[in-house]
Amino acid sequence: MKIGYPCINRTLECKANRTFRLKSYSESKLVEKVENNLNCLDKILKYNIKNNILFFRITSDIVPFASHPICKYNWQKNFRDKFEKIGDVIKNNNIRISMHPDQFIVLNSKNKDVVNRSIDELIYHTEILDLMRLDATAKIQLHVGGAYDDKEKSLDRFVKVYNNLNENIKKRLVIENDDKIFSFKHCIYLYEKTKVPILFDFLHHRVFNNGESIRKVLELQRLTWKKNDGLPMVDYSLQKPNFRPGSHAEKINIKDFQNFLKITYPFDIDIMLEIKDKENSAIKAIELAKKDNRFLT
DNA sequence: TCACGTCAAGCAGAT
DNA sequence: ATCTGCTTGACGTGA
Repeated sequence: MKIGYPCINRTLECKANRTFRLKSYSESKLVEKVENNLNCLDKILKYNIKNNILFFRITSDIVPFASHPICKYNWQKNFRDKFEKIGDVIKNNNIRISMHPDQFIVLNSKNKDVVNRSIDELIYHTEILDLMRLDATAKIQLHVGGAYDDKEKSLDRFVKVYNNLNENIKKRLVIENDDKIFSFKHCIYLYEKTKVPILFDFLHHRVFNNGESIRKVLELQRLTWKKNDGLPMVDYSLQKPNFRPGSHAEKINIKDFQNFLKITYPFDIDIMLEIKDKENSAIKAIELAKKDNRFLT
């Protein structure tokens, strides 16, 4: 079991998601931002290692506009060494990595351009992880997409597009249940058609489910991850009181997390804490897991 | 230095 | 029709 947090560290001064406006695009600006982002990613990883945080989601903003036609710069070649060095830090310290392309990536869109641009984004995410020379345990997590008032057709479109993706993408892509359109059950349907592993989002499931117990979900989920995929990943969050269902809490709630550890026992999973105060909650969660005698490696 | 309008991209649901 | 949220607020112009 590993426990981690996504994208941003609130203790360190630097940010690995610096970007800029398309209007002010220039190659020098791109280079400046990528340099900043990679240096900061390196600092965050070292902070995490010091604090025994061995799971981290890398922001999609590492290389701004990477999949946009405006970008002609060969960042893959020119930053290869830096990517490799960061990859070495990750591998030498046995860190688990994920990425989460944002909401604009819709593989089952009815619009062919959207699908093509989405695939370009997946290629970009894949390139980042490949440049770091990470194995297939480094995952790219994606929601299934839009429903367009006909979920069955949407799911079938997803299957068709997925089957035509190249193996480099497929070996990293996992799908996640969302909080209003495609539940865990829909993900199982897609797994049966495509063998795509399922990343289980605990809060989304609380908001939108088909009555399955957590134990049942974890049993099913485990079957969707092959040995090469590493431990199943689970996103954990907590409802922010008095906000719309699914909104993320500001900080960890000890009782709720202890309960989560209890109901997920004895499944060995890697837990991504989607909580606003990031590394602070991760550090607390790791302490709680240790107290609970969970095996943290 | 700071306020604040705006930012590459899709979709659903609320207002 | 327009706004908001989503994994995450930050950019950058103008005063």
